[in-house]
Amino acid sequence: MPIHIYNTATRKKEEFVPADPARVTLYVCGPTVYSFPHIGNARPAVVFDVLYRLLMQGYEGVLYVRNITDVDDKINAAALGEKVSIGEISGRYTGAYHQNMADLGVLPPVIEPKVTEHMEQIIDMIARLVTAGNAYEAEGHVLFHVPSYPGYGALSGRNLKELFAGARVEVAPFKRDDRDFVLWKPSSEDQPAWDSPWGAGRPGWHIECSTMIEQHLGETIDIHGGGQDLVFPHHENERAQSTCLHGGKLFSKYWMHNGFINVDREKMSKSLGNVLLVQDLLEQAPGEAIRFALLSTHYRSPLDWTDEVLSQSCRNLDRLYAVLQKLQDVDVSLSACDIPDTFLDALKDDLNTPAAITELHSLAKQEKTVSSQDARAALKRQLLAAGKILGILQQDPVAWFQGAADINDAEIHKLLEQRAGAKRAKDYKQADEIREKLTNMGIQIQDRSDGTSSWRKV
RNA sequence: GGCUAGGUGGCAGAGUGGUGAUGCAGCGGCCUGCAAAGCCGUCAAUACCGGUUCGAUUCCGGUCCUAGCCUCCA
Repeated sequence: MPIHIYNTATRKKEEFVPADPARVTLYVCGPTVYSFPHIGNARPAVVFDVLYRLLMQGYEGVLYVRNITDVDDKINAAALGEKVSIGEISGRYTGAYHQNMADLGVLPPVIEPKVTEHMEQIIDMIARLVTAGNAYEAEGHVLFHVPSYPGYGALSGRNLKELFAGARVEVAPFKRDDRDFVLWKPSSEDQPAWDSPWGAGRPGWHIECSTMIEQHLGETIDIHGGGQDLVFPHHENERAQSTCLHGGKLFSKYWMHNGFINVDREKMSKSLGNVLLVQDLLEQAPGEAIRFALLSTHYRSPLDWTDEVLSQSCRNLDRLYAVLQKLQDVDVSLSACDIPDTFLDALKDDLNTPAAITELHSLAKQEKTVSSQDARAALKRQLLAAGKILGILQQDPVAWFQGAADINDAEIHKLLEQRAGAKRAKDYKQADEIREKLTNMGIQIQDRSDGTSSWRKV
């Protein structure tokens, strides 16, 4: 079964056919590094990470580029506020992003370009747009002239008239058209600046992505991804710039956009004070559970984040890891053909991760009925191979339940032994006291029928 | 106001023109010294109103509701 993906540009599910199967190109808009990553930053990273893993399953070469926007007025504001350089701000939050994404099991992209490393090419691209007649200089700014591109609005489903009528913002007087947007803007003394033919300044937001895509992936790419809010104006503008420069050549074959995350039914925003940082959620639950929660809803649907969603994800993973623990006696080595077709088909259907998770549960259920060692090994291979595509279930089940390198290990075992002794002596009062004590330590005892016990953290 | 997406059991969440998955929670049972875990069983939903159809949750129209974008927010 071929991969089908929903293309924002056509509003339809389409069969995915890459331009070159040996070199599939995927570009996803990465973070602007001006603060710690929140759960909304994590969603596209995780969603497109699964897409990346799925593509690697079917194609030899997948060139995945996710940028870091390290030039932005929000970074400038943060730097001014702290009286440090913009490099210090962007460096700090790039590091936090890398750390958090690793905690969520997100693979690094093949290339992670930064705006500051592409200033020369950005300036060159703007100059080419001016030469081509699609952009003009005005009072130290360079602006893209929207009416110069008749296809403008096609991606986001807006026509030029509507945009004109809908203009509610005060328009800079030097704009030839209300909809024209900035490619380059002049910097004041306290703002970072690069030399350009139009004076010292800095690039606008949209041109950065166009430049990095051209530089690293070429004129036409297979898939362009990002959050739903980026459709307009960011991606519309990228598309206008790149298409104009490349003689009308298709910019991206497919556009994919993930939905937003709400927090307790409300939009997550700084003004509401309900922004959930990834680092704070990691205090609440393992990264794998956060990842699972992000994948438990289809990527295009809005996701309402609550404590309940997170704890249900933990319990789902508990269940799956419990099955893997039962299969611990069989050794397996994985190969791609171990991924069950039903599971793969779910993902190939526009990344239907909830349906894929259902297949995982269905596999887990089979553990109760298979008996031969061969069948158990096959089942374990299927579970692990499928889990790997979703980026879950890859750790040792014991590590999942008990946490890594527990310093209290010796004490726990001592208490367990004392309790076992008390049970043998039928001193249930003492046995229950010890169990109570362990419970208070966050340890849950699981008795086996043979009189021994295991434990897990709760 | 314009554009877009969506409204499925207590919660989460797929799918489908022909008796509505899956997980969590609940309930009953087995197991247990008692629990927990596990196992077996079980309750429970397609916003509303029309239309097309032998048949609609699914397709079409309307109503109501929700979310997003139109403001350099993932």
